[in-house]
Amino acid sequence: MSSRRNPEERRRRIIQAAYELIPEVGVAKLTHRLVAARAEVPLGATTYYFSSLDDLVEAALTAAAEATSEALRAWAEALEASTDVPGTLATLTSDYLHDRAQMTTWNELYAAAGHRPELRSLARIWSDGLTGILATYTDHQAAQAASVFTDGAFLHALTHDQPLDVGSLARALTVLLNMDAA
Amino acid sequence: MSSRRNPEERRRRIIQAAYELIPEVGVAKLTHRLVAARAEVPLGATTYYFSSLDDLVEAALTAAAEATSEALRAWAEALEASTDVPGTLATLTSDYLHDRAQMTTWNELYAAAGHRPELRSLARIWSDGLTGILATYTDHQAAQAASVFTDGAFLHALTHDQPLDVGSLARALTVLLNMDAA
DNA sequence: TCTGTACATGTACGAATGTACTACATGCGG
DNA sequence: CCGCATGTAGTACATTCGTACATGTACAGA
Repeated sequence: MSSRRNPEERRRRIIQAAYELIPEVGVAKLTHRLVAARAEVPLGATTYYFSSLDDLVEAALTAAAEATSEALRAWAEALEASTDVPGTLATLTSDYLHDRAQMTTWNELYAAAGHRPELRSLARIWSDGLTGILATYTDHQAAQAASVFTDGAFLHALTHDQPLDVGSLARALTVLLNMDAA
Repeated sequence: MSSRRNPEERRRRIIQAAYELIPEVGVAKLTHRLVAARAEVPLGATTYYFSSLDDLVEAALTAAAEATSEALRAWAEALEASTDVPGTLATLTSDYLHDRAQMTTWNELYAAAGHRPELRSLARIWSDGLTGILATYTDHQAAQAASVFTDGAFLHALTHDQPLDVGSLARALTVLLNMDAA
C-alpha cells in the first residue's frame, strides 16, 4: 500500500528509513534530507511527523530497541527448547556477531545514550532482558555475568575482523553459567 | 610556559582540548570553534595545525589510545606484583568503571571506528593489549574471554546507574581465568 | 640592521542544515 | 455540492560549519 494519504504508513516509512541509515552513516550524520530521500517522501513530511530531528532519531532508536526485544523473545524460546543452554546461547550469540548492521546500530545507541540520558533506558533493554532470561537457568549474578560477556563479544566483533568463534563463546558461557554450582 | 610562539605546546593544547571535549559533547559535535575556545587559541590555529577536522579528531583519539596504553602498563605491573590475579584484575576494572569520562571516550572511539576503518586499530588497543597481558597467566582463549568480559563490564557501567560490584567481577573473572585448568 | 621564513589570527564565503511557512490537494460530514 | 480539517510538498531563511586566505608578527641568520 502506498504511503500517500496514509499517515501511519508514512510515519513508519520515515522511521524505517532512519533505522536503516543509522548503521550506514551514524546517528550523528542523520539529517532530515537524508531520511526523506531514503523514505522517498518530501522533506516537509519529516518535519510534519516529528517535532524535531531528535524526536525522529529517538523514534528510530526505539524501533531498534523493539526489534531487539523480539529477537530476545526468540532467544528465550530457543533456550527453553534446548538441553544445552550454554551451547545454544553460544550459537545464538555467534549468529548475532555476524550481523554488523545490528551491532553498529546498538553501538550507536550506546554512544547516543552517553549524551542523552532519556535514551539510557532503551540502551538497557538488551542487557537487562538477556539477564532476566538467563536467570531462569542459574543465579542472578551468573546470569548477569553471561549477559555482560555477550555484550563484550559484540564489542569485540565490532572492532575485529573476525568475531569470536562458537567454541570460545561456548567455553566461556559454560563456566559463567555454571558459576552457581560452585 | 605559554603556548604562543611555541608550536609543539600549541598543538598539544589543541589536542588536549579536543580530548577533554569528546566525552562532554561527543565526537560528532566537535567543531573547530569549540576546540579553539576550550584551548584558548584563535580559530585559525586549529586549522593551521591540522589539515582537517577529521585529522584533529584522529589526533585526539590517538591521544586517548595512548593514555589507555599507559593505563595498561600500570595494570600489567599490578598484576605481576599480585598473588591473586583475578582479584586484582577485578579491583583494577572496578576502579575504571567509575571513570565515566574515560569509558565514554572509549565508546565514542568504538562508534567512530564503526564508520572510519582507519580508526579500527586504535579501537583494538585496549582489548588486544589486555588479552596479551592476561595470556601470561592462562591460555589465550581464557585471556581473551576475560578481556571480552571486562569490555562488557564497561558497556554495562555506561548504561546502568550502578556499575558491577567488585565481588561480581572477581567471581566471573576467576572462573574465566581458571578455564585453562579444566 | 635587513630580510626571509615560520607562525599567528581575524575574516570571509560557500555549503549544509533544522525548521518555519505558504500554498495546495484530498476526502469527509453536512 | 460545499467547506473544512487533515495531510502534502515545495521553498525560504537564519544559523552554523569547515576551510581558505590575506594580513600581520616575531625571530634567526646574513
